[in-house]
Amino acid sequence: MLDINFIRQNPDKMKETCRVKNIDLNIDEILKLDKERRELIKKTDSLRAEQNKIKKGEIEKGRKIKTELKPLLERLSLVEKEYNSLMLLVPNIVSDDTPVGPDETYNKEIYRWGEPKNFDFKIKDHIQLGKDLDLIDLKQGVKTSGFRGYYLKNEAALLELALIWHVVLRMTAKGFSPVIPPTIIREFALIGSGHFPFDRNEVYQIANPGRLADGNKIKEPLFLGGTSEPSLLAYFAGKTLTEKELPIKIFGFSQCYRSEAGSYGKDTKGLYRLHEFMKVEEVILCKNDVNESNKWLEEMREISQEILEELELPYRVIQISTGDMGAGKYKMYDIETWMPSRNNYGETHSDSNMTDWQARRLNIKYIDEKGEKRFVHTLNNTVIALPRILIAILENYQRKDGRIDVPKVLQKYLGFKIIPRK
RNA sequence: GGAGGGGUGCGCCGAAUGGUAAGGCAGCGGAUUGCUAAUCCGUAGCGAGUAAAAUCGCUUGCAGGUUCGAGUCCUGUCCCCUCCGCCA
Repeated sequence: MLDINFIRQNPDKMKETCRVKNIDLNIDEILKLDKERRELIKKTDSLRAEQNKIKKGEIEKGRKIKTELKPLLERLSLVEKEYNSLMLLVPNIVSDDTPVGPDETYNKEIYRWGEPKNFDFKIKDHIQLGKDLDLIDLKQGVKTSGFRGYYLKNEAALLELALIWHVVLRMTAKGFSPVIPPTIIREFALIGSGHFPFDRNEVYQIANPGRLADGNKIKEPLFLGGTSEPSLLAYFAGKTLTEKELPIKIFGFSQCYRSEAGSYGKDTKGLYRLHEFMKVEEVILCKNDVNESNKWLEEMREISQEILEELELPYRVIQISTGDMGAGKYKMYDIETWMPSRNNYGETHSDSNMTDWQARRLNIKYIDEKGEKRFVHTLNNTVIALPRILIAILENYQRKDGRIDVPKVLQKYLGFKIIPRK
């Protein structure tokens, strides 16, 4: 969400933003509705003012005002409904240094670390390794859970837990507060984060709506979060913080659920694209100052890079182009980690500055030093996404003898250095 | 899951025969006095409006209905509490 005043004052900039972000939205229609809305408010407010002056017993006078007021209020409610739903689609503006282009081919690689290993034997992918070493059971996973179901077993399960515990300790040491947030969430949290209305199909809805005697469904639907971000942000919804409390640095650990409705036939094998997985996600709330939020964007990116470097996994950093970033994003990086079986880098991290776009939706404010209320800036970044990072570890650390080395930094949690342990 | 009670100005408490949301506490701002503080004044949010004000409107968990007028009456819904049942 953006300030309507900003849209009014910068219609051309907004149209251009929609264009470069591939968003089909009629800005003129919003401005038209805004104008009608304000005219109706003026009329209804003055009628209501008259209505409020009515004394006891002046029934006829009241009825006359009501006759005039009712159609205006009905029209206003219609206009506001339409206006509000369009306002939810208004994208955030983008940073000046964001590459402009319609799709991911315009993304820009800005950094690369580590050399993909040259194997002097025929490598296996994580699916084969998982089968051979009894680490991953996809067959039974599908039987139990359906398409994209999986079991992680033995050392793979331990490795996943070790990775989580490792990054939890790292993040805590860096001053982020750990949170285990709810994953069953209400609609407002997903509207607030910006996942709705854009990606509604990708989110699982749960809690069957109840039925009245007449058969109408009425109960409030609930959803399974695809990341802990909406849940972490919603913690602050409707709150007014003080500048002293900022920045707020937290990280959440949760199971994440994705319907992958738009991905049929894509990445159908292995652990790359799943309906449920565990992820550690960091969120920062800071002052309404783009220099400051951009600084945090870089800092979060560096934390992710540091963790990959500790794990000795080659990666590259991509700056995402306008056409490939979500509506709410101001600036965005992805990190891709080397996955030998793909003979390529695969996306493992996503780092975004949302400026005040989410804060407006969720009404998260703070009182600045001058005593004025302002919306915070929000940011989110992947600390580690499981089991995608497991793919990278299993494949990059595989040995000629079919076993797998454990990254040095994780050995202390596991108590063994090679999979299978013996 | 069953029975009952409740939700009042972004914090806590709390009043209002269907007649236009008192009051107190906390916090914040200011004044004054100075001994771990007291006293006094101001201060809800959102929207329309304005150069800024003034001013007007809306908001009693949320959505709708009845009415000239709803915190109050009606319907639905969300949440909290008590008891019973079930339960990791």
